Amino acid sequence: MITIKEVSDRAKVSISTVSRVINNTAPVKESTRKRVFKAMKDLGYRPNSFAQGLVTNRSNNIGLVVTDLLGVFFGPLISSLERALRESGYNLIISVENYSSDEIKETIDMLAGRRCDAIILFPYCLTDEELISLKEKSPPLVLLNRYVPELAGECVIVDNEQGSHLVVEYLASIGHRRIACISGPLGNEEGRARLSGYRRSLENLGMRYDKDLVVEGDFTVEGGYIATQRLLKRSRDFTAIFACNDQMAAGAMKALREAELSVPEEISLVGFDDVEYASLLYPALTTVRQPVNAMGKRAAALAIQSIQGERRTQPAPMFEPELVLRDSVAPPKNSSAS
Amino acid sequence: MITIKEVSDRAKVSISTVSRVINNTAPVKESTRKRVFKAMKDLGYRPNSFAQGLVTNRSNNIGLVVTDLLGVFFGPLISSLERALRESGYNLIISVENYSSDEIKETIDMLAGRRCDAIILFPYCLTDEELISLKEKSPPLVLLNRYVPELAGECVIVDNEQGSHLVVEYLASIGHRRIACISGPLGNEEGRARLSGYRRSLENLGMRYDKDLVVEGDFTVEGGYIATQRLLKRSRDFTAIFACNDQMAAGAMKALREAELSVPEEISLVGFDDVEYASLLYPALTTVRQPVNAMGKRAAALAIQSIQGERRTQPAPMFEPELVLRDSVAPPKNSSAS
DNA sequence: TTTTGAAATGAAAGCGCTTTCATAATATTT
DNA sequence: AAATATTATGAAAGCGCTTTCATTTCAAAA
Repeated sequence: MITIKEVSDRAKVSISTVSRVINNTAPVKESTRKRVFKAMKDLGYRPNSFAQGLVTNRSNNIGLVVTDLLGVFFGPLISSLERALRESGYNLIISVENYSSDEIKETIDMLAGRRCDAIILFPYCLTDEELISLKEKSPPLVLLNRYVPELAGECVIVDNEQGSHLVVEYLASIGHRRIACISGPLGNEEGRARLSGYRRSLENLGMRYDKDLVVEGDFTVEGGYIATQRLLKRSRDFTAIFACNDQMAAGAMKALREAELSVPEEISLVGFDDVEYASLLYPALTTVRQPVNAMGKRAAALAIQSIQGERRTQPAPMFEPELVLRDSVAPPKNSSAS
Repeated sequence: MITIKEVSDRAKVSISTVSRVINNTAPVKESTRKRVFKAMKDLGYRPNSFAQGLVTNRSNNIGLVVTDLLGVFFGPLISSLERALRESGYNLIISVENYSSDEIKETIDMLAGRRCDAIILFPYCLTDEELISLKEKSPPLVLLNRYVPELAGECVIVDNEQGSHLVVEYLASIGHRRIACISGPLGNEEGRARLSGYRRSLENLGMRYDKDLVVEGDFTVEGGYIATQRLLKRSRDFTAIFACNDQMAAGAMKALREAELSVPEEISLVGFDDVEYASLLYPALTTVRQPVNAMGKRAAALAIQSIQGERRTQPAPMFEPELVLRDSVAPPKNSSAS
């Protein structure tokens, strides 16, 4: 391995000077700078990041802790996150399959031991308190898809309530009055927000919130399937189902098909997330899209900012979701748009 | 940050001894070992990985270089890979969006600079020669989904030809005689292997290989859609389509629907990969499943082996794919099983 | 020309660890 | 009990870099 010493020898300067041209940390005469660059190139020199880290105490690594990679939503997010980080000279260390709060803590501890400069976290199953206390002993933390008031400046979230508004208002606008909802798990912030958006939107529009039309799901395909069956058993007087994520919508689609209810003619169906395959379902799923790219970039930016010690004064605004119209929604039968 | 010195002070031993108990690298009296452990725990000590790396020249990081995360196939693979690595004390540094061979090389160079102990690569667009020459100057390399004879010991692949055999034999067994194929890009090893499996299998069964029944696709949904339209324009006397991955199968499904050809009644359709949403398509897609978990584990094992300097004497066997029967295949009309 | 200050460079310390090498403590053999 | 082998420990070097501090070089001012 080529060391700075060999470069300095070849360029006939001291290692200090080489270091200075690498880091651009003090003025160096143009002619020597060139000699040094040439020597580095000739030798194929790469600074030893261990040595650098040892003295600077910075690794240029950022950790990412997620539950799983299966929710297809993660793929694009991680892509844009990693790209943004790389452009700023950071690397992404990823840890998957952190299902319990203990696992998450252990992983964070390990990443901290590896001297990650910051950690980006999908805090699926940690309480607010745990997160706040975590912040003490961990590198700077960025939270994805989770809002904690005390950590507002470090949260990257989409306006889930607003997403539900979009759905309900759209359905109402084309005449739906009885809109069922398969919510996410209510132990989960995202699940709660989407449900409460549904509820408030309904009330805004002067429609009654009927808890017989709501079933708690678990964000899985299977969960959506079962929830739909339960819904159908209870009553059939709804004309649309709002599933709080696309996976559950896919499950709902299957259940509806088995019940021989056609989508969208008899029942309209809307999802949430705009997962990769939303457009491949049949009928193609109308859903709510999150600005995943922008969110990845923001997460990267927040992480880098906090590494540089910038305290955020005000929380960043939430991202706005967007309704994507496809083929799974139609006006209800026996009704005209209002 | 707690250093080894503070631990050694608290435990009343030298730093050498602390180092020895950390790394278990020489016998230490049981009583002192306990004292040291206690001191470490009391202080919440974490060895500084920079310092360790500086002297051992090992980072315990393994790099992963992929093209994109969109092909849903990657999610589960990365999950199992990361888990296996973590269990052995390694971390995964991931780099996405390496579309060109230059980007890949640059990324590998960077990971090497970061002193990754090994690199796992989906070498989408590198030639065999490039890969071989890469091997010289890079950390140990493991190739995923790519077979290079000279690097046979470091390749983790599924038997793509065999996957195609499975498909063709199954279709033939229920009576199909005219089986169209939407191949992957032929510039790509995977694409070629799957096509050649199709061809050889046809010939084995005494069925003619008809190039009018073959269209080159590009592994995308859109590509599958277009390919199917071309196929339909050419002739309609085939009774089944074998799409060489699930994304193209999804595109084919759409094109068939638009052409008002029902799947599987009029045309049977088979994919390849068993992507997360294969079962969510309508009809649920019959496809070939790769043992993704096992492949992730093997990649991890190979990487670790090569870090430890074990030269593999014989190439690991290919993984066997498996046919997953769902609803997109039926016997052809006007024909009975042979 | 001499003086002065800024710019350019080098010497050396130190980051926190592992690892020889030397020494001290203990166990085993004679 | 003395001699020897074995085990347990410590001192110190060194990994490759950044960074302070001191020194040299050079250009501008006197």
